Amino acid sequence: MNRPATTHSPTFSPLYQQIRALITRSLESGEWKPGDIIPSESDLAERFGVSQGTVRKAIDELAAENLLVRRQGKGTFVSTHDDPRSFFRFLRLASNEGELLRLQSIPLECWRAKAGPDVARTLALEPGAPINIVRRLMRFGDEPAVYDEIYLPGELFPDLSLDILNSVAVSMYSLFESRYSVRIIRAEERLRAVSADRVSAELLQVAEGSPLLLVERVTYTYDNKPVEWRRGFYATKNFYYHNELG
Amino acid sequence: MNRPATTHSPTFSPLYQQIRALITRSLESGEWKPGDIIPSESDLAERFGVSQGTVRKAIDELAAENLLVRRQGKGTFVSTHDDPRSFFRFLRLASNEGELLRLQSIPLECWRAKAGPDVARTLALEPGAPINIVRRLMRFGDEPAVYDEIYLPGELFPDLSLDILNSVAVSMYSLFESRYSVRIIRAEERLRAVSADRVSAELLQVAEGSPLLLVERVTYTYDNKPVEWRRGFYATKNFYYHNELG
DNA sequence: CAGTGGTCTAGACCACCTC
DNA sequence: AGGTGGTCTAGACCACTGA
Repeated sequence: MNRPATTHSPTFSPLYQQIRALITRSLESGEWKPGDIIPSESDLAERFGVSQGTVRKAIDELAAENLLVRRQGKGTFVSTHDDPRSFFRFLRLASNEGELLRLQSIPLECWRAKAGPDVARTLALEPGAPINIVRRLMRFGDEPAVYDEIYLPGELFPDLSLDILNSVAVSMYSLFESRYSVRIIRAEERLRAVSADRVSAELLQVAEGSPLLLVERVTYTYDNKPVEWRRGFYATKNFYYHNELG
Repeated sequence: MNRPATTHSPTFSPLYQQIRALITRSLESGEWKPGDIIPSESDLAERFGVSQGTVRKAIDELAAENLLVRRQGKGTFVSTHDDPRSFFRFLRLASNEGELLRLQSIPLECWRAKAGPDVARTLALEPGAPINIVRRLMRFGDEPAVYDEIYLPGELFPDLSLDILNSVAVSMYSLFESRYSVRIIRAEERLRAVSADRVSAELLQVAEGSPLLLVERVTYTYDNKPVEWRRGFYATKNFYYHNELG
């Protein structure tokens, strides 16, 4: 292990950050897959030639970013979107009464297209590159709640189809990670209020022109690479978008 | 310093959590005020009779929650809402073009009232308890962006008035902390899309009935005590509400 | 220069889990 | 009993700041 440059170096980076980068690389390369246990802290310390405390600090940061999950007495695991706990991290929807909600994803359409200028820019693709477009409805306890239009790079999801989407019990992101080895890390959202057009009004069973919450999301994998652009129309009569400010 | 109960104790709490609680108490009691520097890690270690590393871990957590701010070479400081960096933590608004925005808060009205059932429940007050109601407009670069209706416990803000609100250069929360010793720690928001009523339409210069983003916020101080209920109507034609999912 | 936070180590011990 | 993460310590040294 290279020691950090030690005196007046303009590129000083602490040891634990270097370890952190090495662990991230192993995650990225698939050496450890979602759900897997990774080597113990002392094993990693030996492997990298540093003390256990230094490895610990690197893992601390990766756990804070939800890339890893620690479980005392058991070990440290690569986090996965199969875990229902990690599911509501990316769906900040709750019902007015705070009830537990039975959630249902209903894929409507899935087809192949070429990236227009907007999609190309957002997903960092060449204009005209192949993309997948998915239309989907989400119901919460038999009530339509969200209508999504989803744009995905064709290269990353070569054989995506309605059948495959229908086979998914849990979230789309767990499909991405298990079938396509695309690990969703983080997302940025832009929220606006808009008027329902004819299509979304019909799907969400509201009057045309009634207010909808538009959630535009860009989702990223490692290295801040965008892998999804999503426009979600939320019917917020009986639901709301929940956020915490700290 | 009491050592943590050590064997099979159901109430086990690590030392650094106890230290953290002690530091929090000193913040709460006003021993160290917003903007103040707190004693150095080694001073605190001596004062509490623990090692410097244990104090460090306690401060780590408080810094992660934005209660404290570390500055290498200088010391550790109590965070304050005067700091413009901490300002956009509680205003997740950005413009479509991503420009820097000149921001202006225009208080419209401020009066004293009695808590109705909704306000009383939200702010954990007795129904009929005195409250302050504030109406306010926010402009971003000469364009109206947000109309706020704000409900505050009368007991905490006894002499709040339009004059006092107008004297504030920065955020209301820095007024709360400097004049009323009420420190805003965190907030929960519920977002919905609604139709503009006559009042908000006029203030925000949009057509009556056009979609607005309604942001309902409950703000908390220490011990999860609610101190503010706010309904913000956001005109999202040229702005959006920004959120990061991690 | 002295003082602060930041990094790194080595070692001891504890809490939790599984076998 | 043995392995894992979690806590705590004591000490050394580094990076950054301001006088």
